[in-house]
Amino acid sequence: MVQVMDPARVQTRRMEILAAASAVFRERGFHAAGMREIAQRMGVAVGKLYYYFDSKEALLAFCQEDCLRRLLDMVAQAEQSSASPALQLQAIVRGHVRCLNSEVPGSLAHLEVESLAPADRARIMRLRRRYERALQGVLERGVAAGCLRCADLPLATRTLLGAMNWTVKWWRPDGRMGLDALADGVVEQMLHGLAVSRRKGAH
Amino acid sequence: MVQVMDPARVQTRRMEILAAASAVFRERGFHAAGMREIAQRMGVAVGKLYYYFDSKEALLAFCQEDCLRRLLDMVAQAEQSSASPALQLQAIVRGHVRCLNSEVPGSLAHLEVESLAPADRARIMRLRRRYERALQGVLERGVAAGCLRCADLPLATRTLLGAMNWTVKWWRPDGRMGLDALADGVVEQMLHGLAVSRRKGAH
DNA sequence: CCATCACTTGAACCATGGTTCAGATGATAA
DNA sequence: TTATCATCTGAACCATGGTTCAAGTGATGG
Repeated sequence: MVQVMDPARVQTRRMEILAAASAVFRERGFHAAGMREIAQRMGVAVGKLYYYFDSKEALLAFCQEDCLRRLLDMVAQAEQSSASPALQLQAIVRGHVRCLNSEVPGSLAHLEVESLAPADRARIMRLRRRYERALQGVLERGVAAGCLRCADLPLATRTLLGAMNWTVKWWRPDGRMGLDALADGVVEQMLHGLAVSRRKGAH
Repeated sequence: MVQVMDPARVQTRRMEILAAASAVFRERGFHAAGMREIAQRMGVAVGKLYYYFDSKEALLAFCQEDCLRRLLDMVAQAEQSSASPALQLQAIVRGHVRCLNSEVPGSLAHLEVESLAPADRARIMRLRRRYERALQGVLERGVAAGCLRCADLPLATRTLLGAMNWTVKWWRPDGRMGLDALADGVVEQMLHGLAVSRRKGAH
């Protein structure tokens, strides 16, 4: 062994590739993105990508996994804070839209699950469910604490997820509002709703 | 002219193709869907698809356009009813999730805009914006009428759109809830929110 | 009948783009 | 200096799948 197979160095290379891939995936969409284009963006040859990843699908899987772990870390951190559930929710929504929309590697990960190889899909879906459950747990504790209410917890979770995930389809960095303002607006709407009248069955 | 080029017949054929294409697009996603598979689903040859459509992209464009026109009709109908804005909103959400999730042709249209040919994209985007504006108009009139409130109209519209569009990612016909129940749940949450406490700046 | 033409067929064509691999590079230990 | 091995290169390979088109079918008007 003349040269070390430094795992840290490998990890670094993988993250660099991830960053470029993530950017191209975001701009072109997964299918339209080409391996050549990702390589070109980094100023390297295509072969390098295949030295660190088995396939394009593996690259996508790594991309999604990284993002989901980031999200899970974020929600865990929010959970263990002493803030009220409503404030925890705000922190989570901020973290979520930032994670999906910022330039950092791993964004856009949620979408495009269909394109994953079956082998990876199971693992990703498990992480995804874990994140959704965590999110639902925050709502649930809010209800238990008496400061939130909702008739259908899973539905509420998915509605929230939809609102957050959809932002990647329209939000642009050069738009009129920043990510935090966006997140705060979503939270405000989600918490207090659009109706002026008192809610009907407020038992 | 020995045989008539019956426009109605042509339209029928196009709609039949649309139905099959829409189904396959939904199951596999646009890129993974193959023209051969669409043809096979109908029990015809691939060539037939190209007799009625210029390309796969044109097929997608037709698919999206059909769905958007359906949505626009639906929202127009809701608008000219004498129901309260809140009830109009309910009707629209019901119509929207039904349109996106039911088996009828044209569903799943909103997503995959990236895959459109530039020529079609402009037309589709125009329809899309028109629909979003119509939706926003309903909210706006609700605010004007004093039964709705919202700090950021465009943001509210997009949040709602996100919640509705996201349903195609998780709702399944064999699940526990029907489409109308789903829609009603979304409306309830959107109108009255998740918070128990009085809203803060309720001027 | 026959000619015409809308409509349909499906095998063949071909561009795209993911993937491979034989060879170059260069750092390190001996 | 030299051998070795991780790392990287990029041209070539090849499967996939959108697209074409020459030929078939059958209804219709003459």
